[in-house]
Amino acid sequence: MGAAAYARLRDAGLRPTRQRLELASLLFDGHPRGRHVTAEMLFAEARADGARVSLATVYNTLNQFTGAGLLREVVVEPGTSHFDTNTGDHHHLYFEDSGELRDVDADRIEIKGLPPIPRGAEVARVDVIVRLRRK
Amino acid sequence: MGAAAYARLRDAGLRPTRQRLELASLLFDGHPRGRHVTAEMLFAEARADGARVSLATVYNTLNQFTGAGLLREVVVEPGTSHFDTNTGDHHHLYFEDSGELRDVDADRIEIKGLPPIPRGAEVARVDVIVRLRRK
DNA sequence: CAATAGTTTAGAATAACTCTAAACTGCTGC
DNA sequence: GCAGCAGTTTAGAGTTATTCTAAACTATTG
Ligand SMILES: [Mn+2]
Ligand SMILES: [Mn+2]
Ligand SMILES: [Zn+2]
Ligand SMILES: [Zn+2]
Repeated sequence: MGAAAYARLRDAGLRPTRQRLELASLLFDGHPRGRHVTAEMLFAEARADGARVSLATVYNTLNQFTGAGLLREVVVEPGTSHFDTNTGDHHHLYFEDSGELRDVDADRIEIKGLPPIPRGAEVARVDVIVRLRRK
Repeated sequence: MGAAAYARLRDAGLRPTRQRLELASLLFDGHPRGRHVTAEMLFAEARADGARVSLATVYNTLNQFTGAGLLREVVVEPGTSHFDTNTGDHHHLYFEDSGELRDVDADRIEIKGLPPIPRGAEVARVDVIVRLRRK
């Protein structure tokens, strides 16, 4: 069950501890389409799953995974970070009412007319967020 | 000096108090190109200007101005909201190192390939954020 | 299996706000 | 002009998301 998680941590150079394995498993196993979670969401899920993990470790782990390129952080609202298991180039639909994030593949999208990048700077990433509300 | 600020508050249906006039003045007067401020930034600026305002009022005022359409809120990093005096349709360049936000006019930009809007939802706004780092 | 570097964790600390309730002030009407 | 009141301000307490601390634990290596 945790074989994929184990390999993932190894490849990322992260020591495969019980907590990291559990969290990686929850995040990645059986979720081919990618997930978007907050620290609290993942913490609740881990607890519900019977895992013994602290909230501090969930935060630490999410940040470490992000640093290692296993996750990416998406900021759509003040006050809470969302972590995204889809690290490929993509954008988001954000449902303001429910807080749901849905992926939009980047190569279906074309952005024209972006200004020239200032000298000495480079593009780290381009985020497109389509904010939706109930009609 | 505060005539423009006075009219602006009046038109927005906000009672022109000393604090609101001062903050509106700092935000809008002599800044035709628009500004991006955090609550702490505006608070410091007001204090430096000799204004007697509390931080709570700065927050209240920024939220009220936003509600009234005089400002808009931009979220680029977890933990802090930026308020934007440019309420027109536009996007942003975000310098990750310095935290600076720079406007990108929306009608210079064209976004193609956005997915269909789900039934029952409507687009509240589309945010494009080009994140830049030092090369 | 010992040694140790890396990890986890409870609880304290911080940062960015928001709330409360009391004091104050911009309008309105007289 | 001023009373009266709704709307506003504010100090300080409270909240929430997140990070820090430093002590206890564990994966890895020899
Ligand atoms: Mn972070
Ligand atoms: Mn707000
Ligand atoms: Zn995503
Ligand atoms: Zn702007």
